[in-house]
Amino acid sequence: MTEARSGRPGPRRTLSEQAILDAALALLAELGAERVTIRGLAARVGIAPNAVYTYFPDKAAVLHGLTEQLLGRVHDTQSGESSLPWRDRIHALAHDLRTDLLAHPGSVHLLLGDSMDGPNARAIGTAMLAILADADLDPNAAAHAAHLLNVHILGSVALETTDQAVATDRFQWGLDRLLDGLTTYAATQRDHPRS
Amino acid sequence: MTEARSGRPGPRRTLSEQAILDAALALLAELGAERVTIRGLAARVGIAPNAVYTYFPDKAAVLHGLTEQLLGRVHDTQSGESSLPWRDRIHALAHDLRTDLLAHPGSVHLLLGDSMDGPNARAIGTAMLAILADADLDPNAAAHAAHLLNVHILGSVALETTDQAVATDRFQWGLDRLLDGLTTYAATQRDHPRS
DNA sequence: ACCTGAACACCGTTCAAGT
DNA sequence: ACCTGAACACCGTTCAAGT
Repeated sequence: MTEARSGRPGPRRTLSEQAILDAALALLAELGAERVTIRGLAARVGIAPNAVYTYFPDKAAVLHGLTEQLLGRVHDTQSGESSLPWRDRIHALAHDLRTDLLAHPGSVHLLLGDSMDGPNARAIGTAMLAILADADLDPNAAAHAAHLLNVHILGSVALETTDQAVATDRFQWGLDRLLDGLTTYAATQRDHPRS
Repeated sequence: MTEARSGRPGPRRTLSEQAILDAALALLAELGAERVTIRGLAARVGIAPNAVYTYFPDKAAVLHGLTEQLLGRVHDTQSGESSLPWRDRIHALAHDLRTDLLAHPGSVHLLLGDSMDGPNARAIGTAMLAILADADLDPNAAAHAAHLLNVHILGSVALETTDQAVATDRFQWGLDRLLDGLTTYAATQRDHPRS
């Protein structure tokens, strides 16, 4: 939305939107979500707080860009591996997403407070749909299933306690129940194609 | 934790913790979660902002009490109805919880930011476990299943968009896949009791 | 015990002004 | 276009003081 016009640079192009988002990601990783603030961001890149509004219309736009950064990392992590069965691929994708969210304290709440409609969010969504296409689900069910997986991943991380071991156990157990449910659905669809 | 000692009332017991929580709930229902603030609370009950700290140690404690209020409402809504099959009872409980959360804008994020270990939270948890006891799940699986349901309900509401119709559709579809997965698990447990 | 006024250390955001 | 200083309207929380 906020494109940097390079027709005339101004006094000196000291910064870019990307530089601010990099600072936001660093702030998030180092200090947690509640500390990524306009003023803290400005201080880190060396400008006055209100100068941030030259690059982004408001804080929500910055956070939207930040969640995109976050989701981009996940999408880079899991590229190929299309030879494995679909359940294993879902497991891998879910695990990657969860791990990345846990590495950035409070990032789940950032995602949950965001629209998550950026290009990287869509990329992950289509990656899920591509995997689910191998699960014998019709397009409508696949879309529902992709959303269901998002709910499980984000919801699990958001409800996570300090005990990492039992949290991981719960996450995997729930994911398997969920995938079992999808398998059951695919089977009934195969038997009764138009009910 | 913060008990009101009645050994000597002070100048005049003008307020109570409950009065503040009532104000918090009203503020939540009328203006949304981001507007339930210490200062707004104080203004509504007619005291100075810092006087709130006579009743609660900090804002987190107020929000904890508020989520308890919220969960108490749900628990009152669904009391009996133990004659129905367990799937229907889970459906009813999940529906009640979701409806109540949707009625209070932003309340999900309040719950997700809270420990949810108060008496009303536990009451809902044990209510879930009681229902799941009829689903042929061993105690460990039942505990996992209760958490899985919480993740689905809270996660679904947190990811909800403006389109109420498709949101409800997605919620119910996912819940059914999930319950199918639990049913499958119960069946395999019945066949292989100690694997 | 309960309440107040004043203050501290923060927020996001806007405005007028400079280059 | 990009940046600044100053200000506005907020926060949560603490402190000293009054009853």
